[in-house]
Amino acid sequence: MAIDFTISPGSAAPIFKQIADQVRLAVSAGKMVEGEALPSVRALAEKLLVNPNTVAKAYADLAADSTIETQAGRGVFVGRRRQMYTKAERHRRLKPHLDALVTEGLLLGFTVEELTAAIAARAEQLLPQEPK
Amino acid sequence: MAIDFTISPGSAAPIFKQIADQVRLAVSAGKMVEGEALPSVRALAEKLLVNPNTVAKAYADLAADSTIETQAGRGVFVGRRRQMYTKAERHRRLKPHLDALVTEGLLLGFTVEELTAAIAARAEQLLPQEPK
Amino acid sequence: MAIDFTISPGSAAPIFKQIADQVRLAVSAGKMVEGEALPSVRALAEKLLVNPNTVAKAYADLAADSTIETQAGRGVFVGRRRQMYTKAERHRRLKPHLDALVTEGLLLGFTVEELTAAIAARAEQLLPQEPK
Amino acid sequence: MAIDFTISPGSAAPIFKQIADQVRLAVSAGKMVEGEALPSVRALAEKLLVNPNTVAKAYADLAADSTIETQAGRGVFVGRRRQMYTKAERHRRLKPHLDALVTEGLLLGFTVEELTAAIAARAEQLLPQEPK
DNA sequence: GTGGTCTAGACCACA
DNA sequence: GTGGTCTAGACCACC
Repeated sequence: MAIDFTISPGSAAPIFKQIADQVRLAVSAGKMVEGEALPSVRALAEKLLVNPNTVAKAYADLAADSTIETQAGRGVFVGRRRQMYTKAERHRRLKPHLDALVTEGLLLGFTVEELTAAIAARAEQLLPQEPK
Repeated sequence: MAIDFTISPGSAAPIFKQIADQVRLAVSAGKMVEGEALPSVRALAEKLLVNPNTVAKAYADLAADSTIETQAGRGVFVGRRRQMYTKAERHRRLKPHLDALVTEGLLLGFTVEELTAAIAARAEQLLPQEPK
Repeated sequence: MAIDFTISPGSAAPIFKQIADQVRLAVSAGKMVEGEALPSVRALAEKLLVNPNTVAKAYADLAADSTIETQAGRGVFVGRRRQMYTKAERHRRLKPHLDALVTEGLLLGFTVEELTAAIAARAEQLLPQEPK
Repeated sequence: MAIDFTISPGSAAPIFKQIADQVRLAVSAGKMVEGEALPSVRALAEKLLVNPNTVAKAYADLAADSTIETQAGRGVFVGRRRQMYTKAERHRRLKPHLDALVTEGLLLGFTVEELTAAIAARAEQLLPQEPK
């Protein structure tokens, strides 16, 4: 299934990260599977009305953590999902997001229980079919 | 009660935001009350070994949402007004962090249970004494 | 110890990779240690007579695998060396270099013994003081 | 003896080079001898499921260093000349791959013994019967 | 057609 | 001052 890419130019997140995160979301949710093709750099740039370099940067970001694989002259494809990091590294990579959610959540007045419930709810929403 | 400010220069969050959020959290947790004085810009800058401009920016950020009030020549004090967000607004502000944590966590191979446990553990660190 | 950066514009390897690999070589050999500062993007670009974006790309490449850590507004520093990849992933990352060396080596007429000897010799040269 | 060509589209090496190197290795290993015929461009392209232009480029690459000779209208044959490099030249060409493997290997945490063992194992795969 | 590299130059956030 | 982002446009290798 193809992604319906959208960007919000006024957002705090940079455009290339918005694009990359939409791909990560789709892969994480199982909407895109291994080997599936992504739109070409130029095609996506044209659709989103951004510079091709910006899309290329998003794809480079995704290739850096093996979410996708680029084959020069052929295109861009979803990579194989694999456990590539050690346990310590996985926690280290999760921590910034954990910190951001907890500090923002507490500042907004959410309780710990509300936050954990929100996590569980969002995860259920993303993984209704429990992909392996 | 004064805040025991700490910053981590290697963190993803900019230093001025780390400072500002510690004040916001202390105020919303009741550790600091209306009218209480905060350290002066240069005193805090000296303690944290950061540029005074950075502390000034943190205070400006806090003054912008009325968490503190700067009284020229007298100092900086905790303000009266507490911003209240609607339920929808609170969730809208939380969502990007929620999505980032869940998608990144699932891609890293964490289970939903591990994520919720991590949230609870991190929140305990920030709110050790379960304030009301 | 600072690196004496040099680039060869006519080389097959792209400029940003030449820069990044010199840093990797220096870190791998223990010539640069954790926390040590690298030249600023602009300074290095001026020295090498290349576009600052090219140096920035080299630094982004190094930051992607945690060889360095960039702190916006402060500079670029050598990161902590750590075992971040699983055993399978480490082999997967080594394989392209392994394949390139073996195929090129055999095509050039080297024997397997000569290749292994060359590896051992080069490693000795890089690690005379056996850093931990 | 004909070559059993295989390509891996996901590899770092471009496809045309994978094809050319298999021919070079077969010739230098004595599996193919002077005057022996190679498959036609379109036959090989069909077998490997690649674009005929890609095979043509591989053959052009091989013809450029006289590994093969294309006789218009008759076909493609293993050439007479063998390029000989001086000792210095052979080492000069090997060095970049040697450096890449050693620095990357050491950064990934491999020992020198592991690297030499990996070299030997990989070479065995490419040269199973230890040709003279 | 595809992606990859590089330059030039602008603007922004952070310290 | 620092690094980060984005645009515009060029050139190249590969398929």
